[in-house]
Amino acid sequence: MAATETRLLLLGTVMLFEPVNGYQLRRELLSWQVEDWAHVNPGSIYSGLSTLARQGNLERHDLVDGSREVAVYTSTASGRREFERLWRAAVESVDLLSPLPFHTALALMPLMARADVVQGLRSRLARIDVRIREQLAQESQLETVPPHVRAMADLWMGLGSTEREWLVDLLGRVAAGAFELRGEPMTWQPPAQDPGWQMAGERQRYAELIARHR
Amino acid sequence: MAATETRLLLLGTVMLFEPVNGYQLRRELLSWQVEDWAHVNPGSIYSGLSTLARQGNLERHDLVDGSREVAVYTSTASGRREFERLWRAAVESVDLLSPLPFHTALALMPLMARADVVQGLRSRLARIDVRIREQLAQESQLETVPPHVRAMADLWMGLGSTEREWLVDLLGRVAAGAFELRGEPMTWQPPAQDPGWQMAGERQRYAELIARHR
DNA sequence: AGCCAAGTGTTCAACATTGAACACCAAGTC
DNA sequence: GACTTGGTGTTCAATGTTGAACACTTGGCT
Repeated sequence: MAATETRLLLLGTVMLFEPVNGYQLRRELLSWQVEDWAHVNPGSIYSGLSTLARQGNLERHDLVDGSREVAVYTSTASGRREFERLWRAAVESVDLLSPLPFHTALALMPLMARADVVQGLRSRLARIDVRIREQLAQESQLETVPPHVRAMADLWMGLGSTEREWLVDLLGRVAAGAFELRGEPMTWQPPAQDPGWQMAGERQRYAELIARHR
Repeated sequence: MAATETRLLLLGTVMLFEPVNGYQLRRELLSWQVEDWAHVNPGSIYSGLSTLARQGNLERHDLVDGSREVAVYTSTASGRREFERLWRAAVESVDLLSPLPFHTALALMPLMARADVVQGLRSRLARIDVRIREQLAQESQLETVPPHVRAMADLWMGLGSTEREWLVDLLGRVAAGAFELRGEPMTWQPPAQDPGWQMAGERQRYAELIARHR
């Protein structure tokens, strides 16, 4: 959680599925194959959720569901503001060797409004251009560096340009209305075997228990 | 240190400069601009060094240099074996979203013999090809996934091909004898303002103190 | 000589991460 | 009805990370 990407991911995933418990989140994240890239193991989900709750970004409800106690989380108004802040920061973070925050933000793009996404991506593009220019400027003093470091710089340049090209295309499509973002009608539906789909019943029950408890 | 890249980096940097103290390492890593990519802050250098010493991969010498106590580290035989293991693992780790281990291994390439570097890079290439094939195979079932996730997959594909192309080139050059690797005559010299150069005197003194103490 | 600023070298308490292990339930199976 | 198997939901002690702060030295300035 030192890195903000776990905060962002948990906060966003709770917003997608709330009210939701830790195990449901874990199942959903596994099904996205997020375990592959973000490094979420059971422990960090639970400790991350409780940290976010302590900070007032999530609210924890200790419900009794049948004979069983469950810790169910919902987002708070300040948590949703925090999500926007984190999302913006992540989408603008240009670091070739830590691409996780950016990819996490991309995965959670549908939680942001179109104008914010366009603005965030534009800002990222500007930063990438700065990076590329800096890199080109340093090209001249490459004799001061061992040859294998120069090979690394070449790779960075290549990866940078690849991302830039892709980003220009994405930006164009988002600006032209592609994808379904926050506040827009949702037509895309997950396949039936998606656990996020299957847990709809439990989440409904949680919502009722929370409402009754107020 | 959960991630192995800090272990690899510290072990390798000690091998480059031993005998060396924590502050000298920090200075050197800063001058490489390693702070930018690996996330080494003062604390993790010292705790990493002491962990490596506890495990028998480094030896710690508490020297008295002038009026001052200094903790100076040297590598052990088992530490050098551990370095080779970690290096191989890092160079073969294909994970688009955690490229740090690979780039750390690249930076430390001169500590490995040419045959090992060639073998490691070949093995990486094979793994990248597997990844790319898997990705292409999943292309068919892309309707089961929200559209923005497909855009992410496109980026991954692009980054993967960019790295592959670069890797083929690098492999060719290493196989053809480019770069100066372990056990080969060193002709390249760091510029005079490099701290690694400047600390030569202190390291000489440390070496004598250690020798006397045996 | 006294004082400040910058450099050197390290520690440590607060905090986060890890993943194995726990406790429980439901649904078989013999 | 005892007994395993697999899923659900969570905790916790061990370990690692963080970066501010400490303690000391050196060199310059008045």
